[in-house]
Amino acid sequence: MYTIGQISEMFHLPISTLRYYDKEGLFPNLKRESGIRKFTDREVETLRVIECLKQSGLEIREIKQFMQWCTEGSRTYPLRKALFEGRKAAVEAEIAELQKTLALLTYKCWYYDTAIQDGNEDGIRAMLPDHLPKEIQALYDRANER
Amino acid sequence: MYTIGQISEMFHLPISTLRYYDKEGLFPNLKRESGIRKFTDREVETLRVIECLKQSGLEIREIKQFMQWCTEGSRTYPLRKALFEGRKAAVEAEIAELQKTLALLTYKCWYYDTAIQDGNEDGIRAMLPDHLPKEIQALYDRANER
DNA sequence: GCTTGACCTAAAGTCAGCTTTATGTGTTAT
DNA sequence: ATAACACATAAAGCTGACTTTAGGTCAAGC
Repeated sequence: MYTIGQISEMFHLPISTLRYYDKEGLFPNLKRESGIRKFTDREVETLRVIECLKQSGLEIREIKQFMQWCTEGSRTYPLRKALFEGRKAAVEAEIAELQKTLALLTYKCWYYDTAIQDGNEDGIRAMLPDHLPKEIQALYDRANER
Repeated sequence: MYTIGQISEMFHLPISTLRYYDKEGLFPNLKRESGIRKFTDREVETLRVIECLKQSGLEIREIKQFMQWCTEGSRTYPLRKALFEGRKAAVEAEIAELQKTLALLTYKCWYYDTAIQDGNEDGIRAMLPDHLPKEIQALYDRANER
């Protein structure tokens, strides 16, 4: 069993955030002893899932909904599974987006590297939009894909 | 040359957002003809960079700062390069985080798949925390890494 | 016995990033 | 000429996710 302070350190989350999560109903099983929250390994696990779902782009009220389902037994298994499938697809899409972002960032790093060496952007501009060095061209095209 | 409406369609961004970006100084070269904004290919390119930097986690005011640097000639090349290097590192870190999130999501998909088949979570609980099927164990461990 | 520190609540405040509202201008179609 | 459109502004409003504030309880150490 853990106090809110211990959980705060464990997850590097402010105490106020944990209380806010509790207020929002994200810990449906959280018990108290004379008013004081008692976190168990179950809440530690819950918090891991909260962080995961948050990172996946889910809103607090949707996470609450999921936690609610978890208290409703086996008939909500399909709902819960569908939620995770959906989040999985969303995160895969997000990663794909970020790879494209990364291509443009990498291109821009080369761009300014070159500009610093040349003292200006003229040489690069002369190569745009499709006579860049092979590797760089690939990044540039990938970033401007749609 | 494009009107704000054309740019809005091109980027699937509301007109209000484009006006907001302009108000925030994100288009330092944007010209007007009798009050009406005239977007050129330069602004199209700027908008691509805005979207990229936004996806990388940069705030509007930092993007504005970057756009300011772009108007200040070659002496800001090093600043601009450092910005992109930093954003590149941030996006790489973000992708790594999302891969971990993805591992937990994939694990949870298996979890509910199994729970649906079994009609309960007992079988899975008996395997936790380190007697899961090999592939699944790898996902689980990866997700709970720190 | 009194201060310190960790816990508690309810309610108000903050912040970024838009979005909406209210109002107005200028060109094009009927 | 009048309605419909696409543009414009300034200012207020919205949303989600916290965070801060103001006030209180309770156990432990000096």
